[in-house]
Amino acid sequence: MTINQNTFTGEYSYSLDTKGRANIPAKFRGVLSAENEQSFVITRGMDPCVWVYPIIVWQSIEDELRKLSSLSQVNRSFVRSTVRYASSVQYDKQGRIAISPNLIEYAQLEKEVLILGMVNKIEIWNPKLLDSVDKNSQEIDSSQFDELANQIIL
Amino acid sequence: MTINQNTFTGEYSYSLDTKGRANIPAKFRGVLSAENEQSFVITRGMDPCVWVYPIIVWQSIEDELRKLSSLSQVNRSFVRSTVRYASSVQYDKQGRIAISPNLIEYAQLEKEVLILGMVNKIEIWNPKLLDSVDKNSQEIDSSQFDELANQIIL
DNA sequence: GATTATTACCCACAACTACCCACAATGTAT
DNA sequence: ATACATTGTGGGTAGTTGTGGGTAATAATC
Repeated sequence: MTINQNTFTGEYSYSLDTKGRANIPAKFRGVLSAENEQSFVITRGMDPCVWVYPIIVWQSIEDELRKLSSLSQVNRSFVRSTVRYASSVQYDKQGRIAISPNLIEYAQLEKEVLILGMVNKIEIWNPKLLDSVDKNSQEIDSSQFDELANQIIL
Repeated sequence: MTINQNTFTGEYSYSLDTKGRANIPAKFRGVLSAENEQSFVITRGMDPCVWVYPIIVWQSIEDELRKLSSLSQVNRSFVRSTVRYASSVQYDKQGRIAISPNLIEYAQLEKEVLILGMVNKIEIWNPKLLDSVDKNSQEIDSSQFDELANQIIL
């Protein structure tokens, strides 16, 4: 199947084991291009969740960051906050990645986690948090939300 | 080629087997262009039904989503809701696709299902639900049709 | 340097999925 | 009317996937 590479969709209800490992859904591993060498960059999400990027995709983000001028205070702290918690991981023979205690705490992950495809990246959530956060942001900006839907959904 | 490719019309009353598989009508498979490689993307519809897109069509939606910056909260929430329940499936040698329990529950599908051509996508319905939802649309008043008239010519 | 903690690598297994074969019903051609 | 191909439906099997845990290598601490 020649689906878009490095593109993730769908929701998976998986579990975090006692060692803090989470499985990457087989479908996600399948579309990860070979040049990534089974590796991702994981970091804090802007929402209370963990973001998981294919390294290739992450590198292009780094390139963008490089272009931002360090003259601006906002730019400096933005660069700092995006890069600060990022580290690369390779999944093991069973297809799992280890999530650092730091990130587990930030996303308040417990045994049951929700893994979401987000097109160019993957999100790992505590299901309870996702419910409240997502419902909230849809309601606050419902007009912008509808506008996007009109433009994009076929 | 006599008919537009990737264009679906007509209605079919098929059945969901015990494994949650539904047949894609032969006519639909016939007009699915080769580049799709017998694959669709299935997801939640806006109505309580399942939407089935040819992969090619879905990819154009993905491409639009990819352009949205994750710095904006509405964007994140929109991408999440659009992609969350979407997954790609290839039909088997008998022409069937597997529908996930998640989607079956959402569309309240039972053994007997209605498969509808919807021009650029396919809908799968519980016949009972379609009746009640469509009854409401019969009551669309003429002003709403006037608005539509600006967008489409029949 | 010895001991403990942490990480990476490997094996095991149950549950699930994809793949294949079979068959009846329907449609088509001879 | 008969033979043949196609289509929709059911089910069995082998391989894959998610999950738990064990062991060796590495790092950290005293």
